[in-house]
Amino acid sequence: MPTLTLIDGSGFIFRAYHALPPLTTTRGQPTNAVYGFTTMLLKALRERAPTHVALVFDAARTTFRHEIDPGYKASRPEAPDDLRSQFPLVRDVARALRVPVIEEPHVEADDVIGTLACRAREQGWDVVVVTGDKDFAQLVDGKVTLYDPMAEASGRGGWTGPAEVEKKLGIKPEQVVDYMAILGDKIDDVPGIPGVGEVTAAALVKRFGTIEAMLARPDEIPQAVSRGGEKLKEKIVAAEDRIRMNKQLVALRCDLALPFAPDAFGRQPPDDPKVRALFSELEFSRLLKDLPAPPPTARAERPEVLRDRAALDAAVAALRAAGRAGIRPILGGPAPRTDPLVGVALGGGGRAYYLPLGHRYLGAPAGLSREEAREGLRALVEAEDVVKDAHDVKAALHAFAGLGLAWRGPGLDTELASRLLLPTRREHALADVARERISCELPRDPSGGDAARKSERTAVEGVEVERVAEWAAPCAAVLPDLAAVLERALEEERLGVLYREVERPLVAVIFEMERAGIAVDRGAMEGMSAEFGKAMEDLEARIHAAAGHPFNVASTRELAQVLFTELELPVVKRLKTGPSTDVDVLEKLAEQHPLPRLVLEHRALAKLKGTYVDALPLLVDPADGRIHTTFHQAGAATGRLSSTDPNLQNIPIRTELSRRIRRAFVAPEGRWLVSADYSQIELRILAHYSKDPALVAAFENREDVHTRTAAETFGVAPDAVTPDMRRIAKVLNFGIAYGLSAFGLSQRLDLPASEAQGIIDRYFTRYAGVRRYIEQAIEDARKNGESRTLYGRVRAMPEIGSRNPALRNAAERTAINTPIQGTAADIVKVAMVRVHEALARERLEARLLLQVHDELVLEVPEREVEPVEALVRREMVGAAKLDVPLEVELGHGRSWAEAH
DNA sequence: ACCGAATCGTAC
DNA sequence: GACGTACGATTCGGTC
Repeated sequence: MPTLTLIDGSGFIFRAYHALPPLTTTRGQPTNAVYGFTTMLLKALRERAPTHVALVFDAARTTFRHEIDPGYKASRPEAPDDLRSQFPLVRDVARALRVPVIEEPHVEADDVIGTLACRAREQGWDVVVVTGDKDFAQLVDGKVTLYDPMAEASGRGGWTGPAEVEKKLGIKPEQVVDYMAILGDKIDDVPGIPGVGEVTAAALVKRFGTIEAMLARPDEIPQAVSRGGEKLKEKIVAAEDRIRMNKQLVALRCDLALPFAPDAFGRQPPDDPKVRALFSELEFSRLLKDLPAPPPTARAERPEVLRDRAALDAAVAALRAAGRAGIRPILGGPAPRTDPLVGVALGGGGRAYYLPLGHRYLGAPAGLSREEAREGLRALVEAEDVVKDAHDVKAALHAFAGLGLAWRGPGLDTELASRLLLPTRREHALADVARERISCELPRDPSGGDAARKSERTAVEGVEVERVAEWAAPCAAVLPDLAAVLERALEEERLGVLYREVERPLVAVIFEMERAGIAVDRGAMEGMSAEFGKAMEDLEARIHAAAGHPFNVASTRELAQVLFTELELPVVKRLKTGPSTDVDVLEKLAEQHPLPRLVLEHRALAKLKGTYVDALPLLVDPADGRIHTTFHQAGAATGRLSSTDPNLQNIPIRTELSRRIRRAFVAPEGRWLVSADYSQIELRILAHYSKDPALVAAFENREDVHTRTAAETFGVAPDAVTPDMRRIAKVLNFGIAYGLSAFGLSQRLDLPASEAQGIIDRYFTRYAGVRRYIEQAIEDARKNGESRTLYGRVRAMPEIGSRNPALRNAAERTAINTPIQGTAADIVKVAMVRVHEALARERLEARLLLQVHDELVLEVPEREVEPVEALVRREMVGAAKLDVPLEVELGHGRSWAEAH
């Protein structure tokens, strides 16, 4: 006969939370409740090895019991934040252990358990109810027993059968409901009768059997007890209605119409890799130790070194036959686009190969020529019919492009997948991902150090070829297994569509952009460098004169010494290590002394010279005179790209001086730069999410959104909006989506805090939909422990339930911003893929060069400027269908500055 | 010489 | 503590 274990999940979460001292991970996530819950769950699953199991959570806010008695559970406080933040983690644990979870709306978990227990019992099953709540004693009989792992752990007996009920309560299980109707239940706000305790209640139930019998023959009440019987009779008669009501409240329902039966809950083995990953994330080191040992990995016994064409062809044939291969290019340095491909690791299906490629390994005999390697690898790398997995497909595209091969075909980018799953984590080295997802310990990098952890791309020249093979080949060999696990994880996290439809197609687009690079006018840069340097020298001399002595203007400490100690200017803002000298501070001090203004000018020049003018020419590729940035496709936690070496997403634009730098980004002869940027994309997304009528109307009517906001906020007609009002509205519009506070607004606008508060209040009165969006975004994040974008991109929000107000507030602002910024990132990514595809489809030579969050920059042959602008507008506008239209501003010019 | 924290400043 | 997401330069104090 099957056995069914029913677990009172909510009950255990609360008990664990209150029973255990505060516990947190090193990152500050509270874990005491989820830890206690997990130990309980593991114990319960071990105890009887049930054939069926279900974990039942309370999902209902109000139930029929509240209709009977509004006071029912009325005094139960809301769960504190540091408990609530653990709810999603508990679900993660259940998911990883593959324990079915039931959360039925409108009914209490207790009744779900009652109903399932009764049904299973009717079918002749044995049932164990895992709970610490004595209410469930009413279910106990020969088939149904209660089990409390926490009681057992503390030495008290954990099992409750009919005999234990009688022993503990002095009554039979079938009398428990009537007993509790008289006794009441403090925890659930079911009132008892004053002066009536366990002994009296048990005596009454023993004599009468039921409350109905007792209330029918009240005169017999005094005979049931030894003393004070008349008083008791009066009290009971007076409380008759209450007692009858109590019986309805405490009786568990066994007759719910549930959309499932006990046999829906067949036990499944835990998802061990997932459990391991989750426990290590939660830092459950003790529980980790008790987990079954990880299965032997797919590590091939001895990697085969491919030393000739025949061996390579045989390996490729074997992998083609296996249908799925892992490929790991081994590079001579950290830059996939330019550093030479020095070897290729291949593997899958228990095989592992290493192909050394024409470089100097220690003692290596001459291997294949690059041409032989290219021709041999073509049947794998360019094959559309072989699934090929790689950790960082874009790097593989660069690496094989350098060899003359175009990577094609299906397969998972395990790094990209891992980043989508854990977008706030910065490092996703293959060794770490493999360890977490498939418990596979990859060999260490042959260079000896932990370079593999850091970049996984390390110089292997001078190392014996066998040692490189021993390290590299297993990395390729695990990829298909890792990919399969990650594909499942993507589906489970509902990220499959985002990955397949947006992120994976984008890899090739970004690869092309990086390969294309952008032309820069080096002469202009060098000219600026000299000019700015001269101006800085000049300013420096004047600053030293104003200070009365020379000092390092670039050193904030020395500057602070001059400003606040020597010149005795007032300290405006303090930092951890001393007074601040940032731009706001210096602006204020400039009112009192000439020196701060000079420092501001010096800093502006130093910034431009140091960060851009001098740095950019160093990154020009001598091969083509162009700068090739690296885009990180999942560089930001919100899904935005980031750009490094150099960062081309923060090239200055605001001041006249800084625009000169954009003028040095140019198109070669016969070509133009086209810039296309989404107009107000984040505000449009806010309009879409919030459905706020005023915000939606502003975009539908193509109004100036800042003017409209000013008119609404200050209660004037749009044509009565002053420049000052519009300026404030602009700050509001930009700040709202970031969780702007009155303090922030007052700082930004240099207004009294009370005035800023008034403005914010008026804004939210006029834009009530926006306020609702903000509240909803926070509430959703709290409930789910995560935020999602319109396309389902997810970001965990562990600190949203923190007790630390600073952490919690910061998390709430993130919860407001992430869906907006992230949805904008999604849309721009879709647009990039569409533009790229449309250009190819229409056989245009124009190519994408840059993405700057809401802007795309293309290089376009002169004759294509018009059609490309039309194409880009069409594809960007059509990238998403929101409740408000998307608009795109276009421009072209010989330089990036002109294109704007 | 190298590393990391702190501060500052650029973009969207 | 106060407006989200990045990257990077410089200084400065620590280590080797």
